[in-house]
Amino acid sequence: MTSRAPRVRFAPAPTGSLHVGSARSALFNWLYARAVGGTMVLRIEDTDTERNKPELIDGILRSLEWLGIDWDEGPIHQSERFDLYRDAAARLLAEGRAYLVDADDQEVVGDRLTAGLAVRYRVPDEGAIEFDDVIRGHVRFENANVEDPVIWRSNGTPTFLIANAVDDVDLGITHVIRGEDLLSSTPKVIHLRAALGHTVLPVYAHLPLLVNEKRQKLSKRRDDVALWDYRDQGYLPEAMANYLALLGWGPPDGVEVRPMDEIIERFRLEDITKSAAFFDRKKLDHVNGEWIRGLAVGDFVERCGPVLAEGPWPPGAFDATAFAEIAPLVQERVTTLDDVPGYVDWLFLDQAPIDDASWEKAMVKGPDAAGLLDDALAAFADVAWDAESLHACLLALGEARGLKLGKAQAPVRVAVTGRTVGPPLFESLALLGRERTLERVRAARARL
RNA sequence: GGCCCCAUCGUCUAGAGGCCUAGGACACCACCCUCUCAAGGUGGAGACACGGGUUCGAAUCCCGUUGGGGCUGCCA
Repeated sequence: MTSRAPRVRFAPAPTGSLHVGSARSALFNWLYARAVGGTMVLRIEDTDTERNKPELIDGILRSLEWLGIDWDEGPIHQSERFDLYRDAAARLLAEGRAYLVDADDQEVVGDRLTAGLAVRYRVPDEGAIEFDDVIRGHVRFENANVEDPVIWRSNGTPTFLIANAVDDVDLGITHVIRGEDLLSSTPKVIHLRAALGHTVLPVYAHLPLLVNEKRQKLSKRRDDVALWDYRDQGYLPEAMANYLALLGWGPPDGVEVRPMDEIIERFRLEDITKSAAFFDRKKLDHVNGEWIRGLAVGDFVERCGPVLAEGPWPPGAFDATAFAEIAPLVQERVTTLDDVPGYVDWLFLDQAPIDDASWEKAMVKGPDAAGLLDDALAAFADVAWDAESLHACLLALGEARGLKLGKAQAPVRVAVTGRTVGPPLFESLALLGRERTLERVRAARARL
């Protein structure tokens, strides 16, 4: 083992909240580092002082933590390292490898950084840059096709290109794992590294892009890209990370939904796919549902805390004990945490909510709603109040009218819970209690 | 337009010349289970973009075409 210990870096720019595509890049860097015992460096690319929003950095860090991604070094802020980039840019300029340009992009004579003037690195006319990308294979850019990159802005700040070239070397980065959208900037950075005296290249791995249904790169403008939004919509961090890992990579044994440590064990950079991957909400839902069902009940209850805290019931109406009892039945039915309140709201509301479509279906179009409710009212008055007895009771009421239980339970379900869909009815009634149940059945009967 | 990247079911992918009458997963359809809805079970439909090569043999290698995407900013 004479090779360098791998060092990777995730380098977000603080211009917005963490983007799912960026989160995926971070995840792949992290997976690689953890898989090979390497070092994960977090670097904040805040070279553009005009667009950079420092207040967003904390959110980005917390997003990574939420996903379960940690880092060994950093965050290193490029905004605190301008001296390094300034020295590099000044040196290239002094050596004649870069030149000054004015606001109209016209070359200006001079060999030192000058206020109000930007600096472009002069890419040679001849030759080409070639490198082997772990994912793409051999890539070659003719110098004639590479434009002279701006490395220093006229406002006295560096661009990411020079910062990249300097920092990747300075931080000893051995593997550059990032989105394919950065592929065409790679030859520029390689030129800069070489001009600064560093000819040994890091291993490059350009990840396939995440795209929308029209197969365009996921964009802040038109797509749901904020990682935070997924958290707010009730996706579990484990499910999100698990799903993200599946975009551009797949475990050799085909088992897709699994703990991250198992993914780390199987992750190999060279197994990453080349083509863009569609961010499929449907599959995310499936993965999330699997993760939710796999939670220990107590854990599930705990994670429901936030959505339950703002449920559609009066403040103080929430009953943690009652919820804990019905939680197992809810857990196996929801796909996101956000679905939970809709399954239990009737338990905490004073009266049954009324879902018009459900009412129409069970009370208007369904058979014998009035008769069934009357029968239930009478029978519920003194039936033993437990799920089993209630089940037998309603089954008998239905049979008396020639109805199967499926039909017979519908009016009661809607009367009590407001909807045709919900947790198992008899357990629900048992939990609600005789008085509240009778009250709701009476109210529904009166409303018919 | 120029440069670069990509191309297996609708989607995510397996496949690294014969194991492929192309496998799995999501979604979809049917059936089973069933107090609703889910979950679960069983089955089904569904793809190697096209054209040339190379080879005894190609989804797999090469070339071209077509299609899609990225970049083309004193953003990253």
